[in-house]
Amino acid sequence: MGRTRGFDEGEVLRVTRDQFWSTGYAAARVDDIAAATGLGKGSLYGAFGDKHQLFLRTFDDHCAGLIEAVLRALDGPDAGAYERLRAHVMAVANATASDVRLRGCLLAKGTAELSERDPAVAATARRTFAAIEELISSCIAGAQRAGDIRQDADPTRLAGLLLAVLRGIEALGKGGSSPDSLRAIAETALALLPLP
Amino acid sequence: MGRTRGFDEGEVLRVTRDQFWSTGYAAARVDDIAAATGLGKGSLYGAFGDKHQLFLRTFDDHCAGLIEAVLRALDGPDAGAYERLRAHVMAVANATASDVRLRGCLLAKGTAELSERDPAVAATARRTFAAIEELISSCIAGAQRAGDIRQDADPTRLAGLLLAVLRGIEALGKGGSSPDSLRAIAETALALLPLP
DNA sequence: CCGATTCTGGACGAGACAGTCAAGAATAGG
DNA sequence: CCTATTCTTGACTGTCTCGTCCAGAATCGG
Repeated sequence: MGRTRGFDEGEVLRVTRDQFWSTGYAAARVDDIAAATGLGKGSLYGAFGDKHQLFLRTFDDHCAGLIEAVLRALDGPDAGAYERLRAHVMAVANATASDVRLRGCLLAKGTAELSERDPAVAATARRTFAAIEELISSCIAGAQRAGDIRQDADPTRLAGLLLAVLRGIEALGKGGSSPDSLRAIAETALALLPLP
Repeated sequence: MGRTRGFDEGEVLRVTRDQFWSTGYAAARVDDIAAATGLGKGSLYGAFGDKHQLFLRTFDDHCAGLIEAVLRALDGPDAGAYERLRAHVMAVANATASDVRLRGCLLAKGTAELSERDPAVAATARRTFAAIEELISSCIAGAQRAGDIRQDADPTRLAGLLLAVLRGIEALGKGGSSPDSLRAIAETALALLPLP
């Protein structure tokens, strides 16, 4: 019943996300998004609604992907938990350091630009931060069970701190801090974790 | 020789900064800035150049003010250095937590929105981060001389970590994290500093 | 007091942008 | 094959916004 979609929704959303990612929300032009996706504006508006809804959609998808990525990095048996945590923290530092374009993370960029004015963005950001913190916390608890982190430390508090450090590395990276100093921050944070 | 300025440049820049601060660069309208400052657009353009130059001017001034504020908070004799550091970190957490409007810090907001595209913004951000890190480092060194922090710790690395934590608190605050959790992060970071 | 100079205010123009719409293309069901 | 329905395209519209411009006001040196 009717003509079928001529585009892949996921692919369009990925391209759209890259547009918002590189220019921010306000500076992104719907015409550019249409050109980048190869769609006419009518198709975009028909499928996703207006610019704001389109952004929310890409933002939500991106945040969900972030959470999944952290899950893949940190989930697993207690035995390797400490090492996975360590590897993940260093990976974030290295990724931020090698992001030559200073593009940073869409979560940080979108939150900085819109969370004050847009409750939906703030809510998604909050949920995402909470989910990542929870994953870190679980990983720390696993490391504690494996005897790699001191038992009497509070995993929730440590996770909160590590999340803040990760977000801070991200923020400093956008300011152009040197790769070495970003790595040093990650290493210092890990070195301060209370070992048994 | 000629008519004298009818406005105070500093006051106009403060009002202008608040406009950029609450909406971001791209979404701020020159007409709104003119209305908020009470100036005609001719005066604005005559005195400061275009929107971009105006932003750069407010951004630079704001960053200089930030550095001064940190200096006032941390500078002093070795004796109270540790306590000043502690107080400053908690003050940032509390300020972020009580920023109900989620407006966050203009340095973070401006950097997130523009540093990728605008080398001048990136350079100012980089200088500002470096200056604050240096102030923290000096304060830590003072605390070490006073015997409040272990001598064998590297003040530069600790300063980098603390700066990242502060920026991270700022980022999480914009995501709507609870005041308590922000304070907990600050406390946890301070608790992990290597005491003698 | 006068003329040169600088500041002021707001109307104006050019361009950019979000969102709409209508005409045509493709498809599923009958 | 036919028709109802959905999708696609891109030209179009109305609005918004940056930056300019100019006529007039204020000021200073002479």
